[in-house]
Amino acid sequence: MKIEEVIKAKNSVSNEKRTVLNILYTQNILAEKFNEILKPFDVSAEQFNVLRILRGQKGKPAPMCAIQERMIARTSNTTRLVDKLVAKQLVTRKICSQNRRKMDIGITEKGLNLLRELDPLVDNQEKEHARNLTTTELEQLNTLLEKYRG
Amino acid sequence: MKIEEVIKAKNSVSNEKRTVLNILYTQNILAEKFNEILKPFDVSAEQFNVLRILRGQKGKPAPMCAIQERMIARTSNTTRLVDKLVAKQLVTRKICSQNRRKMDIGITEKGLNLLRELDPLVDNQEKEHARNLTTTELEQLNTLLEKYRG
DNA sequence: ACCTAAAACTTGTATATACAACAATTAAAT
DNA sequence: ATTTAATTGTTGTATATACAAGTTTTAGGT
Repeated sequence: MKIEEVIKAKNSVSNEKRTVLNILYTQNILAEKFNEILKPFDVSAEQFNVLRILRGQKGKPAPMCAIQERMIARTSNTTRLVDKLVAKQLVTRKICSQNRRKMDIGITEKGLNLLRELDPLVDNQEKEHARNLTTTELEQLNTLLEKYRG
Repeated sequence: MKIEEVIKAKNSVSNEKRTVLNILYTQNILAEKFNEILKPFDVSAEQFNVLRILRGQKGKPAPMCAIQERMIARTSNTTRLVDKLVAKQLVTRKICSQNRRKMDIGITEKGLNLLRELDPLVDNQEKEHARNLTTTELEQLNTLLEKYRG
C-alpha cells in the first residue's frame, strides 16, 4: 500500500516528504505488531529492549548510563523503566562498588527465561516482514536507511 | 553510522533484525528533529499532523473519525488531541448538522497561518535528510519500505 | 587539603497516551 | 413502530513520558 493511500492524500506528495511519511508509518506498523506480541507477557517494547541489552552484557551488570546509550529510543527516564523491571524481578539493581554513583543492573534468571520465550515470537515477526523482500533488497533497505540518516 | 554501532552490539545481528532496528532508529531520529522544530511553536508532532490533515480538507470540515483514519500514527485519543488545538484556537469544533453523532472540525485562519510558518522549516528538515540520497535512491527507499510493509 | 565542577542517578510535576467503559445518535431488522 | 445493533465521540483511570530541579559521589584544579 502506497503511503498516499494510507494518508488518503488528494494532492501529490514530494519524494522527500513521502520518505519521511514512509519511515514514520512503517515504524508505527512495526511498533504495533511488537506491542501486540509483548502485551500478553506484560512487558513494554522499551522494557524488552532493556532486557535484551542486559542479556548482551553476558552476566556483567551495566550501569544506567550504558543502558541508555544502547537504547534505540533514548528515553529521559531509564530509572523508572528499570524500576518496573525490578518490580517484576526481571532485573536486579545494586549500587556499584567501584563507583557509588553508578548502579549495577543485571538481568535475572527469570528475565533470561522471559527473553528465551519471547525470542522466537519476535524473530518470527521480524522474518514475516523481511519475507516481503529478497535478501538483496533487505540489504539495500538497510544501506539506504543508514545513508539517509547521514 | 551502522545500526550495530548505534546499539553498540558485540555479536552480529541478522539482516532481518537490522532492518527492524534501522527503521525504528531512523524514525526516532526524525521524530526528535521534528519535535525540536515544533517545540518553539508549542505544538506536538501529532497536533501538527492533524492541522495538516484539516488543511487538506480545503475548507470542508472533517469529523473525528476521518482525522483518525488519515493519521500516520493512529492514536486512541483524537478527542483530547483536538481539545488542545481548540484551546489554542487553531481549529474549531461543532456538532455536524447532518449527523449529530459527528463533529465538524475545521482549521482556523490562525491554524493556517501557523502551518504557513512551519511549512518551510519542516520541508527544509525533510530535504536535509533526503540530500543524503540521490533521487533514484530516494525512490528506491520508498518502494522498499512500501514493499516491506506488505 | 579544599573548593568547584562534572557525572550518574533520582524525583516532582505536568503532560500525553492507552484502554475500556460509557453516552448519544443513527441505521437496520422484524 | 419498536427494538436491536452499529457508529461516533467522550471520559475515567491507570500508566508512561518529558523536562527540569535535586542529590550524591567522584574528578580536577589550585
